Amino acid sequence: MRGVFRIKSYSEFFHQFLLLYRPFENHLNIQLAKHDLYRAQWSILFYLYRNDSATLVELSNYQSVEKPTVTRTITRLEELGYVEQMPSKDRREKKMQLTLLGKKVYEDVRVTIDAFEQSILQGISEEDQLKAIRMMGEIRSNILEQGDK
Amino acid sequence: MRGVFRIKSYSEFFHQFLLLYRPFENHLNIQLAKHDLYRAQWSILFYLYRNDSATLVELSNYQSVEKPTVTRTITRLEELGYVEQMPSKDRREKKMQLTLLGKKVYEDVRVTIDAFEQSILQGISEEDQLKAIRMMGEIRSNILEQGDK
DNA sequence: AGGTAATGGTTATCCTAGGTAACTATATTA
DNA sequence: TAATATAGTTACCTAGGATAACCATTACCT
Repeated sequence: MRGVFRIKSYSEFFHQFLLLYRPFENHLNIQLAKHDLYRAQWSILFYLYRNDSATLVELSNYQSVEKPTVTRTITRLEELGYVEQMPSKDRREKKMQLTLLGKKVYEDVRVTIDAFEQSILQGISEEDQLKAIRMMGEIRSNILEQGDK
Repeated sequence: MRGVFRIKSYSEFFHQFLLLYRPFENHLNIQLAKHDLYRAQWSILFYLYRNDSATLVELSNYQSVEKPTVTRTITRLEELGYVEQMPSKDRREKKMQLTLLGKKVYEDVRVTIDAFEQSILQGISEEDQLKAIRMMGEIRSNILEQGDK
């Protein structure tokens, strides 16, 4: 008897994961819409704010997204005046950084997003949050390793 | 000094969450492609296998997706012969269930997905998995409550 | 009971954000 | 120096979301 009717935790894990993703993305986009931004754009602002600069390939690898997708999002952010190209030795690559405006906007939006994220983490202890952060990082590594590329 | 340069755990939490989503979805779709399925279809098979039957509105609420999206996916699954309508008192609603073929396919795919999910959860204890499952459920509730609907 | 509300579903049309294939320009390497 | 690898772009396609407007049926309210 034992085990037969128990729901397997690994399958339940990803079930919950998918079930959380959509409402999270929906509500994140509602917050971002207040600043005329979308998730894909926000992710890049986030990365550039933290890392100061990045090439398109770097962004592509980091976000597990193909280069043309990055090109498009970066083009849009350039049009908005939030990012700009900086000089680089290697003339093939396009090294991007936030403009002053881009930094300002990021910090602005950050306030909105902080409030949102804090509110929906109500009732989850910081210890648990840190544990989950570590887990998600590990799983990501597992996936990236096994898929080779 | 303290706190000023520390990365806030709530913002890191969702950063990792987004960073995990894309590679997970990519690799999930690779597994599903072996059976000519997509994530959206798989999610519905999953729900119907577990709950025996569901109306389109039920699926729509459950997955936090609008009705037309569900209509489209269900139509495709009907064409594939994996789901069928069952009689219902309320003649407005379309109550769906898995066909025999649908059940068979689900169980087949389940084997593939089990292996995949287990492999990428390497190194995460079952206790931690259960903790994360609980957390994700809570966050989801928080989001759904605050957004009213 | 009859008129109005609400609910379940569909159709048409749009958009985000991803993908592939094929290409150019520049660097690297054999 | 020729061949190869890398960074990025362009053109085009797709999954899977969204909205708006609609029809059919049911529930509700005087």
